[in-house]
Amino acid sequence: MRISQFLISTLKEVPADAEIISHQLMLRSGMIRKLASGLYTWLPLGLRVLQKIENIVRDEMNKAGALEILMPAVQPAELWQESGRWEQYGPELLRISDRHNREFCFGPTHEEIITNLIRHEVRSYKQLPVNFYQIQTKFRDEIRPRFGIMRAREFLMKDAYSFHLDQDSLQATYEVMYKTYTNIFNRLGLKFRAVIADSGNIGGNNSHEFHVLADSGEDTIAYSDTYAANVEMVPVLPPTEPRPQPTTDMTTVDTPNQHTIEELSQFLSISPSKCVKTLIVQGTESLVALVLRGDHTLNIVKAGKLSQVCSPVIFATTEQIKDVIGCGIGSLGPVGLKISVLVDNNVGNLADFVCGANQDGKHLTGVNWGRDLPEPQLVDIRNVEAGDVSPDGNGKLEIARGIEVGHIFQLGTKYSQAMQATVLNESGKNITMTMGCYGIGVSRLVAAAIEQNHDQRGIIWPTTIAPFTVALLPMNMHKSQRLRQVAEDIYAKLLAVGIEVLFDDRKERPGIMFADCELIGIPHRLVIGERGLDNGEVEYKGRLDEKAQTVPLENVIEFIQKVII
RNA sequence: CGGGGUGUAGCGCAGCCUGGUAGCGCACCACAAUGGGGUUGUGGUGGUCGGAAGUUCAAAUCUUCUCACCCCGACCA
Repeated sequence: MRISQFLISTLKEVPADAEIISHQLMLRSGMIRKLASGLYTWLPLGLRVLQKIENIVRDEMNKAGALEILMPAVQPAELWQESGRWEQYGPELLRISDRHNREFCFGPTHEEIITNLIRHEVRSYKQLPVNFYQIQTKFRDEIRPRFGIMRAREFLMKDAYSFHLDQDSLQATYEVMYKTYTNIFNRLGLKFRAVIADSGNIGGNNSHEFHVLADSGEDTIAYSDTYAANVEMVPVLPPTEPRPQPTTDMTTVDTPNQHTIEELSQFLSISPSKCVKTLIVQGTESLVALVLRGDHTLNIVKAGKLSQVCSPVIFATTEQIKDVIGCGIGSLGPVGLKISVLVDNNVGNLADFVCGANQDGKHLTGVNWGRDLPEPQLVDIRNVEAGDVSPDGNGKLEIARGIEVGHIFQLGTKYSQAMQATVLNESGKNITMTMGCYGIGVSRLVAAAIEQNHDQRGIIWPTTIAPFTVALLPMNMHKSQRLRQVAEDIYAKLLAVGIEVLFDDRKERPGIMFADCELIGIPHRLVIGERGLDNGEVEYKGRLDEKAQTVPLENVIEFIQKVII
């Protein structure tokens, strides 16, 4: 491609609303432009990357025996009503009506549509198992789209759905998909990790997420040598050591204006781990108090799974707390509470701890279970932390940030049952099909790849998804007929051997060419200059190389062919 | 949804408090010099100052309403 016939619109300055590096670089390199909140246009450069990723995904899915289809983005409400999700899904589902006032939605996912298709198309167990996928635009009306393409409202997703006679067959396909995803992310050149995951509102049981590792990731994952899971899923093993004996009496102390654990622990000169915090949430009947150690944090997903607690977790308002308990937030504690109190395992073995007195400006010290308040009802509601024992009992956990780019689920019969998707088995009996589903955030992968591969100068594309493989930069071509001829010759030869070249035939100064080339992140760079030509040489530099090297003019094509592998 | 903030040229911003001909840098166009790391000079193109209503002789500036976008949002108990 000649730049003169392409669109390279790079920016020197960072647009003010871009926070994370991938968003900044995608705007600066001219890959995307924003249309409205969470809606982006892909410019030619960005689209090339997106399509490369798409093609790798497609290739691996095909290899795994999945069949590509394409379903409508707009879906009739009836199918969602049939599965029950028209009510459940909430405001993230973009609902629209047509001219006859028939209700539709713009699909955030396609379980209903595929299940409807398969229940009509597949009648016999002999046709199973099947696995269909599509690469298609989804819309989810996020509360707060951010980070550019990373969390957009409209995005490109690969979604696959498999249908089976039984769980064993599903398990087999699930494992094939796990392996396929591993192959895909390896081919994309990304550092990633598969983790045990919560299945959220898609439904089903067994589930893994695939995370690209990056500090800017919105998810936290915990892992050891033999275990990896999304933090929201990780159980904390109960403490093994027994609770110490009380050594002091319970005392009420004045703690004016001490609201946070940090303030309180400094004010009383004690460790936050000796303080206890009490969070009030909506319960299924009345309010419920959740009690955690001061240095621990609440795991909302685990808390939401407790039978006494509303799911998803809703925190009580300041007014509710005032009404029911009679004090402001910042002075709450489990002693003498009239509502249900659920206590994290790690608080259960504290002695002589500090907590709010349920009176403004007062806290209690020297509090002990079984003496000052009843023995606690113990639950597991805190987030794991680095250094905690792995749930499989094998070593200690480490914590990392990740960007969720893939998610595989075993759905079971959630949709097939609701929508009566059955086949006849060998003995002529109707069997509800068992389903799996498998998603990859194709557009998100573009941003994730940049988060993991960039430097001060710009993007560093993994070779397999780079928009171009080689940049050809002639220095001051307009001034030298000889140089022009050599450049045109190399360009034609590289094209002839099937290499994607970006030929900078603009009348720009070298500095601009170098800067653009590095910002755009093209992995290999050839520079042609008068000086080199005098010696029959051109210059090569890989995007990650410290220094350039010279290559004899006659060997350039062979050299590039070797180096790009 | 709640809180905070921002809307002035494609991008980054100043001007607003104290009303009086709409500015700067980058980008873009032309010419010239320069020519291996975002060069320099000269001259240009481009804006209903987010929108509406109001106050005023006069509104980017003051008032009210409205829209869009950005950030934060319950571990503070």
